[in-house]
Amino acid sequence: MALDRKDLAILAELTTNARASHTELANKVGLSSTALARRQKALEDEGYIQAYQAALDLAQFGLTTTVLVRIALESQSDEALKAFEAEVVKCPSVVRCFLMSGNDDYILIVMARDIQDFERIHRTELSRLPRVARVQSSFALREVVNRAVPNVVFGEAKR
Amino acid sequence: MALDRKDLAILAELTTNARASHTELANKVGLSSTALARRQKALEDEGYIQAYQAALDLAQFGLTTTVLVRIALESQSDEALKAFEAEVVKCPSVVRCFLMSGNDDYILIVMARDIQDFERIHRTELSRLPRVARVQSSFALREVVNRAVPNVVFGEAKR
DNA sequence: CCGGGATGCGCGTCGGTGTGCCCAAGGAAA
DNA sequence: TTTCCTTGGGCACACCGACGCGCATCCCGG
Repeated sequence: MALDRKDLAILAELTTNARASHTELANKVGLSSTALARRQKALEDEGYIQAYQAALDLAQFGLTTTVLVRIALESQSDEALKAFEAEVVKCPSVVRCFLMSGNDDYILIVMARDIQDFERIHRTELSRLPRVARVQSSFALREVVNRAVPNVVFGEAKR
Repeated sequence: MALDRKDLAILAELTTNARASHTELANKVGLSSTALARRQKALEDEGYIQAYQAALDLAQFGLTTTVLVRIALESQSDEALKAFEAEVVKCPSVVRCFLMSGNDDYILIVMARDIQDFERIHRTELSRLPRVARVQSSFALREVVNRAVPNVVFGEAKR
């Protein structure tokens, strides 16, 4: 299935207002509500839209500090990777974890209240991860860009 | 304002089904629809809920490759930072950009179709950024964890 | 000329939403 | 202890709008 400009406009709008009604969306895209309903349903059925989710303001929960953690394991054996990953998914402060190429084996993104809180996280969550050889943390001073979807997806539609 | 367990349950549910109706949510949380409507509106008004947004499946758009890019500038002057940031926000393949402490000045997360596509992005987007001294790219082999909200937020509610 | 795909219009039904009101629980003051 | 007040919850209702259907139309490609 190929997406035309209107499909992309629908997706762009839904990434902002997931609760918009059919008529509301139809006006913005330039379709009738029924045509829009069909397209939206098709986008859902074919998996372009994974879910509709509320975006929480983490700052309201005191989570103002983002930390990037680079982790190297003692061994890259399949067993070591599995053991590490099984535990890292349980860490409640971890929001993302990538298995990486290059020197570092894993890169985590961790949310903390502040630096002191990260010390606690480091002690109670990160240091308990198995098979870890080295942990290196960098603090994010500021977030310059934060998009759920790269603009390249909407490329043609923005015009 | 303090959030009790039911507020957290509402947020946890909305993080999954942003389009759930009042009655639907009320049943899951254990409230009447009117009580739930009040709480949900309060959560919105006080900024706990920033927005309702559709989550797109980037793999459906061919964006299966995640790249972490570490960038050091020639200078850390305020002017250099501003110049760099003004351009990086325009890069359509960049989804996140942090100003970092430590050796690297910025860390970007870039979405690409594949490695060849990243070469193109490197050429047409990244290499055109101003004041850049060094660019170092690492490919994500796999995404182990990807949460919008750290589980620590819902801590007590999960019981 | 014709047929498939997509669009737009109109309509009826259904469900959500918001309001008003009453009730229960908890805390404070007398 | 009693009384008052506040806070939050539930119930009922009515309104409004969304949703999904059927059908006619249009555009394009064959």
